[in-house]
Amino acid sequence: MAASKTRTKQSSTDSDMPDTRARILAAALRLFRKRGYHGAGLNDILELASAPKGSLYHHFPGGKEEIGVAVVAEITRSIVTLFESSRARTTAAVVLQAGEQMSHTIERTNHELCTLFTAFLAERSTSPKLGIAVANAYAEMTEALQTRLQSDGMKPRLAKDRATAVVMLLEGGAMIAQAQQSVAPFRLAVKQAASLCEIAD
Amino acid sequence: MAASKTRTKQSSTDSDMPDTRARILAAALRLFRKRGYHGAGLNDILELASAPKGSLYHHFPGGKEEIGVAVVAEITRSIVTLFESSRARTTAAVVLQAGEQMSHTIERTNHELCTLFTAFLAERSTSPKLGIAVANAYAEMTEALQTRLQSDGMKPRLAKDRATAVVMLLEGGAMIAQAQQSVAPFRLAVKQAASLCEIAD
DNA sequence: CACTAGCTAGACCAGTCGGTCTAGTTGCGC
DNA sequence: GCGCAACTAGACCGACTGGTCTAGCTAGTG
Repeated sequence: MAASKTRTKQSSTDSDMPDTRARILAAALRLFRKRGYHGAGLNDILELASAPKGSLYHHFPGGKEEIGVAVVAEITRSIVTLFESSRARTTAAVVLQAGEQMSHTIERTNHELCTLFTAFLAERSTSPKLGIAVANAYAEMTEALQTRLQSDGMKPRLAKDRATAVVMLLEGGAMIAQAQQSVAPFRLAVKQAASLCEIAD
Repeated sequence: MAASKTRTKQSSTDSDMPDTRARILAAALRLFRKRGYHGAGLNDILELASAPKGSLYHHFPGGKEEIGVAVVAEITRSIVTLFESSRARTTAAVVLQAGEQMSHTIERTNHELCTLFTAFLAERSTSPKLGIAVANAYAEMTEALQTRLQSDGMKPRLAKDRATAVVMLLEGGAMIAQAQQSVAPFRLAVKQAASLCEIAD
């Protein structure tokens, strides 16, 4: 329908209709998080995106796997950005701020899109690429946090452990939040994670 | 592993061949954890269990969903038992001890069977029963820990929060361990979880 | 205008899915 | 022995899966 990837070529009436590729990606993101990688069929994704199969395989020649990798990369990027672009002074404050944003997302989506990468982890055995994408995702998030913690003055070794723990808490928190259909557990995870970033010894 | 549900009925030669029902359950447990709920097909499970489809639907009339619920219940029970039967004095020690056991399981299974309930969580939208089973699983684990923490003298409110955080860390830790194919992150999670059980203020 | 990429469109396909059903087989109570 | 219930066995099924392929539309260029 509408368009523009690098260059615009949108007609004058596409106001609420982004790029087909983007629409497919958004639909996949939504459904993968809601029903898992296997649980979300290509047809479901296509329907939600209002796109035909031809477009999907034009934009993602690698098929479902490529879409999965792209989705993981997008989630990762958005979270890492959240960590890195924050203007808060301490890492603890950064985590609180980012956590707040995530909490809103969770609420906005009726607690459906909570778990982050778990949906893809199970594919590790059948799709190495997806497995690598998830491993990278965790690594990037941890690294971003570790860097901030170190610039707070924390020793590298400790910073890495704390950063890892923060990621675990957020992931686990998102999971329990989804299971219980409530943001409360996630907010608790954020609080715990933030306090891990404060106390430094 | 062994057999017999209510009454035994084993022939004299089934030494290494438990009850069909148990075999199916064990196979399902293994494959669900490795490939996720959708990723593991009934045929795969049946093949691993060396059982025909008739047996499966005889023992689990509810089909795949019933097997899923049973698997979740079994995992839950084994973990809660780990928490409750420990003779360690403090909850921190209990967590360390249970964590050690889990670490061994992770190593023994080539980091394949790590994530605990995530595989089933995605089914919440299509199968209420599985969703409830997972929610119960988290609730039971948390409750068991909370009880122990309170008997350590911790205030109920705080105990509940700490217990929840411990579960989150373990779940998140298991996930990252699977992603990275290493027990190290899980052991870190256990350490953090244990220290959450100590400091009481 | 014609020509060509880029993209849309969806019919189509082989394979697999979870699930059903009928036909044995087995072992215990009588 | 017979009879019956518990269980095993696997052929079979419709629905649906991810993926392929050809045809057509559309915009930009000469």
